Amino acid sequence: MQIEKVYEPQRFEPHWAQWWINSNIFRASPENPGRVFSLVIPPPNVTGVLHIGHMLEHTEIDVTVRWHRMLGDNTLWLPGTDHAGIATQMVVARQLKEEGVNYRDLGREKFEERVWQWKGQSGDTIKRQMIRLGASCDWSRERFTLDPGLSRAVREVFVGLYEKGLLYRGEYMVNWCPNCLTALSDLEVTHAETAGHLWHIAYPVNGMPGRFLTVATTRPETMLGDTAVAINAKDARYLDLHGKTVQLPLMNRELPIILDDLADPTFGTGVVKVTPAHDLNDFEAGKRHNLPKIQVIDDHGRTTAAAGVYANLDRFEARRRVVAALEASGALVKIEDYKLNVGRCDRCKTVVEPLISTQWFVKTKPLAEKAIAVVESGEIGFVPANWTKTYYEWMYNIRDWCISRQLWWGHRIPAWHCGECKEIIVARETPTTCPRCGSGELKQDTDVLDTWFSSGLWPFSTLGWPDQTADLAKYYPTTLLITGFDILFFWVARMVMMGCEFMGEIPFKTVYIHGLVRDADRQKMSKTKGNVIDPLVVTEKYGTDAVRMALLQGAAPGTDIVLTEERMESSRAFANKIWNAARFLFMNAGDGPATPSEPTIEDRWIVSRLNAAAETANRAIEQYRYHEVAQELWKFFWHEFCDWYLELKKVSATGWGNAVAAFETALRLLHPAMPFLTEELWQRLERKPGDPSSIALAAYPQFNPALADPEAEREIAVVQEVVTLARTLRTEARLDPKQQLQGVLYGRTGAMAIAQRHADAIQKIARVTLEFLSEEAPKAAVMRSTVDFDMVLDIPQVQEDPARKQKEREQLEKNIANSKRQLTDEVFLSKAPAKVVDSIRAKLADYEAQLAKMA
RNA sequence: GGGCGCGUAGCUCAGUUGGUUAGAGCGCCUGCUUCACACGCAGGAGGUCACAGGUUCGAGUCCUGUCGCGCCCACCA
Repeated sequence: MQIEKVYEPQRFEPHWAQWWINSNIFRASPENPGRVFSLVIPPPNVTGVLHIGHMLEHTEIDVTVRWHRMLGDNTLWLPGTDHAGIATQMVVARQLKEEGVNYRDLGREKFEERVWQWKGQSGDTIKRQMIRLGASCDWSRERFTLDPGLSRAVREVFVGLYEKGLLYRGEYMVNWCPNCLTALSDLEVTHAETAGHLWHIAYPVNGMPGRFLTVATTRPETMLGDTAVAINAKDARYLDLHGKTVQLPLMNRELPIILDDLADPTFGTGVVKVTPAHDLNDFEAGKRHNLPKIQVIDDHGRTTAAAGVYANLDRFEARRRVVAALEASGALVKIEDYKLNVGRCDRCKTVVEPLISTQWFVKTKPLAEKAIAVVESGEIGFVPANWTKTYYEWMYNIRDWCISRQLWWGHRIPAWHCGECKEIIVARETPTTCPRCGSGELKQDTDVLDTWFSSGLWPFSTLGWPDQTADLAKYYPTTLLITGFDILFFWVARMVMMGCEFMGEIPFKTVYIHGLVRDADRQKMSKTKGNVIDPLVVTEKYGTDAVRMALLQGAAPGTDIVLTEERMESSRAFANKIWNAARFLFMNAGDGPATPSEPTIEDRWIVSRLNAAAETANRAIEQYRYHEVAQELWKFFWHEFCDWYLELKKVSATGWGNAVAAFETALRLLHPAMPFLTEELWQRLERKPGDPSSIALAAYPQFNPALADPEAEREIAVVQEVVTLARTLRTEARLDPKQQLQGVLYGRTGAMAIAQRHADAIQKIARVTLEFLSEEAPKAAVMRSTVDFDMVLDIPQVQEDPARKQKEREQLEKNIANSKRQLTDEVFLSKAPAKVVDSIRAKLADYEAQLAKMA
């Protein structure tokens, strides 16, 4: 059979990618036999293309999924995408802006049309990319969070929560993005320590000339909306002022002095200005003391009419003016440098403004209780386990979830407002009349839901819920979730809460949390840094299998993945190695099915090694130890199959059918990690009748105790030592001809002992060495012949090197002394396991034998 | 303020319940191309496992502390 000399993945990867899809071999069916293995994809945002982090995630998923499929499990990997409300809306709004169109002018309907258009393209790109990267999903079950079916699930859950009293609408302080013009959940705000100031402002106490209360604030502009100042009831410094009032500088408003724990006597001046409309703590304090709320900053981040002469300014400009005015009036007592945490919008990085507004909230405590219980009971497990703690940490301190967004792209909130009686109707179906007053003047709430509300339902909404479908019955709960830690709270936690509440059952049994892909300098990849690795680019350059392998090698649980060009290059070399092993076999085996013959010792050995590799690979995949999978496959294929088995086969030059059979097994072992290459080569093999059409459906090699062959393992271990010795002899002899040869022969007494049991081999060593020393044989021939057992010569007599021999003897004596000391140590003997003691005994015997031989 | 993690060869990292001689890839040095593969073969150098204590017959692995680095959560103005 002909096979090209160079491995060119680009020539066959696209073909198999498409073939797998066309032949429907990843199509799942609830009717299929086998244990269930189901997994839903963390739906990528439709905002753009897949990055290398997705490829890592999809590679880990794909390895696991393909493995399960090959085990004969009823396997489903359900793909899909997320509408990603705010992110997508921003992308499309930006596009429109480039066209000179303000999206608000376009109107809601037109804008939505535009986003759907974008979604169509982007979603296709993502699907194409995934197919090209070999993801073995069932595309017939592809879902999108805004699909009609999923939207029905969203309504059902929204109404369900409402009916259970777990949903409420109200006027509260929320995080507001003045740029995105929407409320945000706590999770969508990122806090960062920022250099700022603490301004000390003196508020004169009314009726006590000369007496001031000095407040300290990081946001002086909010003073325009102050409605009180607070002191602590335990703070003796100011207690006499309780009941008095102060005069608010600049605004000339009289403010009460209240007693509240809001004021920490140890911080700043111990006096706090209270601005209930612009600070969460102050908002709470305002409720406790019934303070008026004066909004001085609007939803665009500009000062309102209530700010008096400071009205209609950007909030930061307002700050400058207020500070200047305070300074001019002498009210500004002190400015301290101060580090404070500033919250910014996750999406646009604008400083978030706490604002009072009417929003919808999910009451999370009752949901969290269940979500905690299922992890505590072990129904859901995290891998690595330490994420459990992070999960608890968040769940225990959970706060109500603001789910309404003032956006256009998303699930419209299923609530209607009656124009007559102001009744709010929450319903599954669009109502026609108000149930309270009978009016037909109903308008649907204009807000949409937080995108994570719908993705929280993903594990069951994608399977057909609220209908009781066969898929739902078969594949829920899903078996495994593989995702990143960055969405543990956003998504994983919400799925657990929603699944437990609406399915009455966990959404998945295991959550595997993978790391972050970093560049060669361990840096996070980001567009602004320009260090992103584009999966399509590197895939084209090195081959998909090679990139997958490179990712897997770094994917140790709990660690980040460093991906470098070097790693991908060496993985490509590995793929090429496999390719050429195939080429070698095909050249020798000829066409036709691999007919087995009486196994030689190396045949027995490789079967035994394959068996051991299968044991390790299966266990490693089962435990999500992807780096170990990669390492084992690498070690087995390169350093056992190629370096020893094929080399030995060259010597014996028979039984090629056995070699091809072993290779076929090796391909199956490699397939989950390197699907394209293995499919290509497997298809080129002449297979047994009855084999499936694709290697993806073939059986994954399993450990079989009957295949372990200790005798062959021992035998080949000896051969390996002997050959290694022969190689050493050649090398060292070259460096310093006769002397080195002596040194090696006497220095490696252990290897010599083994070699004596293989006289043929050692004689061959001698022959090769002598040939070299006499320079009778061509150099190349000497170097190339590694295990040429058919030549028999006498073992040469060589002279000893006294100095070296002495050194060796001393080392041996030291080793013997150490071993003896341990073996007479009663504590050691009583506590150390037998295998440790035995290995020391064996070693001692070996040392002593060597010493005796030297004498 | 709370939580999690990391510090092992020149570089990037493995090292699952403690077990005797700590590994891989890349890089480096030496030698080798008709005969599967230079995307290759063989050999080699290179580590007081951050530091200090402790537990143990035995510690890279467990405990305590120190130093350095990273990440997450948090309504101290």
